[in-house]
Parts: sequence; structure tokens; C-alpha cells
Amino acid sequence: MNPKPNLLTQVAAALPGLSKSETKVAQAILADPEAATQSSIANLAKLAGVSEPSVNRFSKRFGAKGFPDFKIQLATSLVSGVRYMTQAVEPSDDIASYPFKLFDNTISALILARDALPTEAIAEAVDLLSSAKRIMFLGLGTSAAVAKDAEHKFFRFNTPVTTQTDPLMLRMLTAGGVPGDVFFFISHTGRTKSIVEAAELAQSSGATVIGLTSAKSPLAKACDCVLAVNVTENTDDYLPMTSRIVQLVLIDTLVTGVMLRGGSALVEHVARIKDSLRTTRFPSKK
Amino acid sequence: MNPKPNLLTQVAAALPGLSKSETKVAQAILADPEAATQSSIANLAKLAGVSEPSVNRFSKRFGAKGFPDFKIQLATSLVSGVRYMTQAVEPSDDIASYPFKLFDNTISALILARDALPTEAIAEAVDLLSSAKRIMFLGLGTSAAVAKDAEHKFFRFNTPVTTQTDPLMLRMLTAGGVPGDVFFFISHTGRTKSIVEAAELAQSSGATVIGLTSAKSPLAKACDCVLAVNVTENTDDYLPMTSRIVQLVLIDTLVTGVMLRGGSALVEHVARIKDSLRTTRFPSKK
DNA sequence: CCACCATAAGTAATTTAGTTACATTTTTAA
DNA sequence: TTAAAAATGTAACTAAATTACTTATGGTGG
Repeated sequence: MNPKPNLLTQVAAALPGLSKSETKVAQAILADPEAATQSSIANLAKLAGVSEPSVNRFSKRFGAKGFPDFKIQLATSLVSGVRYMTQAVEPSDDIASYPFKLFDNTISALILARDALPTEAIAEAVDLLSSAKRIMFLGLGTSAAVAKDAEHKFFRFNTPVTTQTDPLMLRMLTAGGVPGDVFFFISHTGRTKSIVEAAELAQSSGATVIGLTSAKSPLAKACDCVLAVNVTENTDDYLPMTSRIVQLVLIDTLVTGVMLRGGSALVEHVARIKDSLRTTRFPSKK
Repeated sequence: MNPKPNLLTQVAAALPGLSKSETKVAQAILADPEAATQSSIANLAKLAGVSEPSVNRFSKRFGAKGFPDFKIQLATSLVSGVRYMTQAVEPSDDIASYPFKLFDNTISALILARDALPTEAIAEAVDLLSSAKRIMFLGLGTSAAVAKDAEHKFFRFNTPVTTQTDPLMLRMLTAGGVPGDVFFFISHTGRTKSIVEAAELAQSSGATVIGLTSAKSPLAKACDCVLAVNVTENTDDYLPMTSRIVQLVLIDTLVTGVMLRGGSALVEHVARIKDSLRTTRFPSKK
């Protein structure tokens, strides 16, 4: 809704261009942001070793109406104590710190993605998926698991769904696309050769091509509808973690969209399928 | 770290027991929590149609030192504008609202899970997985996609990994377990019959059994190490969404833990595998 | 190298916002 | 019906934050 670049990130980014006392204030805040939200202007000024007006000026520099307003904005940046910045896991991290870092990073990524959701593309994708005769979710590597998850969810609708991970099968499948087919490609980088080539084949076959990938990637260029996801993750150096989470939540969004569009008939259809699973489970006590 | 039950939830929960003016205040806050964090005590009092001391008393009732402190706590509950409560998607929702609800719900679930992480169990699971001779990730339905993701990540270590979704194969696989084998079961409900039975078979075979499931479930009882995940999701009525996300982040945590434990040798091994993928991609412009 | 200007930081007065103490109203139970 | 307790409001008060102003520092041109 509102473009709210995170305050804590902003403070950290502004550090180099700050004056002497403002640097002190920034450091005091970054050292313990939670404490900063709790303390008075006098307290923080003492802590940073500067005067109260300096803290006040600092607050206004970052767009706040005053210090109390700054504290509110800061508190909002903290997400229930989540440090709203990507913090790399270090070899020195122990069991008490790295699980929290991973959760915090994932939460941060979801917040960022949420604030830059491609709403029109989602609406378009829901339209295309709702009216599809056949849907194929295609992803390799980590994205294969995402594709499988998508297949599993869409399987409950009336439309035939498949996934495919064999590159040769991919080529044959996409080359043989017909109008009414929807090929849904999943790739964080959007640069995986066999995926991009398959997307190009699919597009020239007359089928509809949707891409869940990063904007302006080679894959995005070969798509009729691009679900651009805003995740800055260094997949060259780290295993993909947060990107696939964002992809999955976006899949949830599409599933929900198709469901809402389908109305009560579809909801009932899904409920029937769900019911069929009941006997495979031990009953819950409640 | 600190047991911080969410303030907004608390206010909603306390509603029935509140006095007339306090109810007004609560309703004004719940109607637009973001606005409440921005407004002065006079403003909120006018908005709720009560006096300023009533708002002040209200703040103190919820454990705050005063109104400003209450605002800070409230802001922390909001998570960058995320409504930190599970909000069901309604048929009346449109494209402008349901994607945000889904993201918000997922973020909330991750925050809750993060604040109740089974740290000791994670440490134990990392130990078990690090020293395993062979690892099998086993899940059905939605959890199959989670298992596939886990397989894909652990595949990069030196240990042989597989997944299996055929119930008969499951029985045979688990019955033939030997010491050194780690069977890793994934199930949100922990009540899927074939999974629970497989876990029991696995345990009596002498292999190690880890469960990523909810506490006190039938599956949890059959495990040597239970990674209990705190997600309240009604999987009877809705498709599983948030639970699998939490599961995946927990998988990330385990991967990271094994990686950290393996030291530089393992990191290099993973890097080598990653490098092997380089030629399968179109180079990035940068 | 000094002086002057501009920028940065601090002091003190002022203003604003929030709190406390007390009075009034409302409710409930005897 | 009345009295006591709980709830709410009014007004005085206190604390905190802001502004205006002064002092200090640093950089640049004479």
C-alpha cells in the first residue's frame, strides 16, 4: 500500500553521510533498537553522549514528525523483535542465534515481497489459470519442490495438472502445447537454460505461458504473464531459502484467487476431495 | 526469548470483560490499529468518545507504563503494518485484500513459531542428521513437497538421501531400517495412518526416527526426536498453507545447522556441487 | 595564516502531551 | 431506596519534547 522502506535499514544506510553527533545517535540506536523504542529522548541522548535536540534533529532527518513519532516508526521496523534486515549466518553462530536469523530473514523477505506484490499480474494469472484446460507446473532443482506443491494444490480443482522435471520431456511437452494449455514456469533466477528454452517453445506453440520468476530475466521475456517476485537472495553463494518461501506464498495466493473466482461450486468440490482423506487419518481427540 | 503474547490479540481477547468506556477504546484501536499508533491520547479519546484518563487507564490495564508505552507495544504488534492475527479469507475479499491477508497470516505464523522454537530438539536433530549414514525424508500430500525440498537440500551433503511417497514402499523401507539410518517424517497433523505406522516400524527396526510434526500427536509418540511446530491451522477446513512454510524454514534451520557443524570441508563440498550448475544457466548481466 | 561564514551542537525557555488527584456520575447490592 | 463501590470525567499538575537562541567547530577565501 504505502511505500515504506524500512527505517532501521535506512538508518544503517545513512550512517556514512551523518555528522558526528548524529553518528553517535545512529550507533546507539543500531546497537539496541528495542531499547531505543523504550527510552525517552533524554535517556537516549545520554546513552549516545549527545544533547537532546541532537536526537530530535536526528529523528526529523529520517522523516519523523519528532522523537516520539520516530520511536513508533522504529518499533514498526522491528516486527515483534525481528531484526528487519538480512543478516547472514556466520560460522560463529550457535544454536541460540542462527535459527532466529533464518526465521527473521524469511519474515523480512515476506514483508518486502508483500509490499511490492504484482497485483495486476496476480489477477491476470488467476484469470488464466481459472480458464485453463490443462495446467503444467514446471521447475527444476529447488523450484521442482515448489512445482510439486503447486500441483498438489491445483490438483483439487477440476483442471488436469501435471509437473515435469525431465529436460527432454520438458521440450516435448512444451513443443506440443495447444491453446487452452497453461505452462507455469518457476525459477528464482530465471536463467536456467532448459527452463528458458522450454518457455520459448511453449510460447511459440500457442499455449499460455506464466512465469514465477524475477523481473527482466530471460525467462520473464518469454512469458505472457510475469509474476515478478521481489527477493534479493544471493543464490550464487548460498542455497536458495527465502525465495522459494515467497514463491510458495504466491502460489497460495493464486490458489485462493482461483478458489474465490470459482465460487461455491468449486469450494464444495475441494471439500469433497478433502473429505476423501478423512479415513486415512487417526481421529483427533477433540 | 521473552514471552511476548501479542498485544492486539490480547486486546481482542479482553473485549468481553471490559467496561463501557474501555470497550469503546478497544474498538477504536481494533478498528484501525495503525492509526492508533500515530494518534495522541487526546485524539484517540475523542475518536472513541471517552475522556483522556480513560484511555490512559486502558493502557495501564494492558501492562503498559502509560499511553506512549502502549503505543510502542502496539506498533510492535503490527509488524510493518501486518495485522498480527490470523484473518480468514472471506468470499467477499478481492484482489486488493486477500493476497495481503495470506502474506500477513504466513508472517504471523512464522513469528509465533520463531518465539516457540524447539531449540534443544533442533540441536539434537542436527546431531542425528550430521552423523547419519543414510537419510530418508518421508511425507505424504503437501508434506511430500516439503520432503522433496529437504531431499534436494540434503542431497548436497555427503550423505545418501531419498524420499518415498508410496505407502507400501514406505512400510518396506522403514521395516528394513538399520542403526545409522535416519527416518525423517513430516506431517502437520501427525495423524496420517500410513505415516504413523511407518514411524512405528522404523522405530522398532533400530533406526533413528525424527518427526517434524505437532506435539503430542500419534506420530510424535513414535519418534526419538520431535521437532514440534507451533502452528494453529485448521487443516480440516482449509488447505494447508502456513504450516508447510514453517516446516520449510525449519528444514532450512536443520540444513544450516548441519552445514555449520560440518565446517569448511562441508562448505567446500556444497560449493563444488553448486558450481556444477553454473553452465546450466544463462549468465547474469552483472 | 587569519578571519569570516556556514554548519553543527548545546543550553535554556517554551510548549505540548500525558498523568494524577479528586469530584461526579452510574451501577449494584443490601 | 439508599449506600457503597466501581466507573468515568474535570481540572490541576508533571514530565517530556520541541523551538529559539547561543556557542562551538570546521572549512574556505582573502
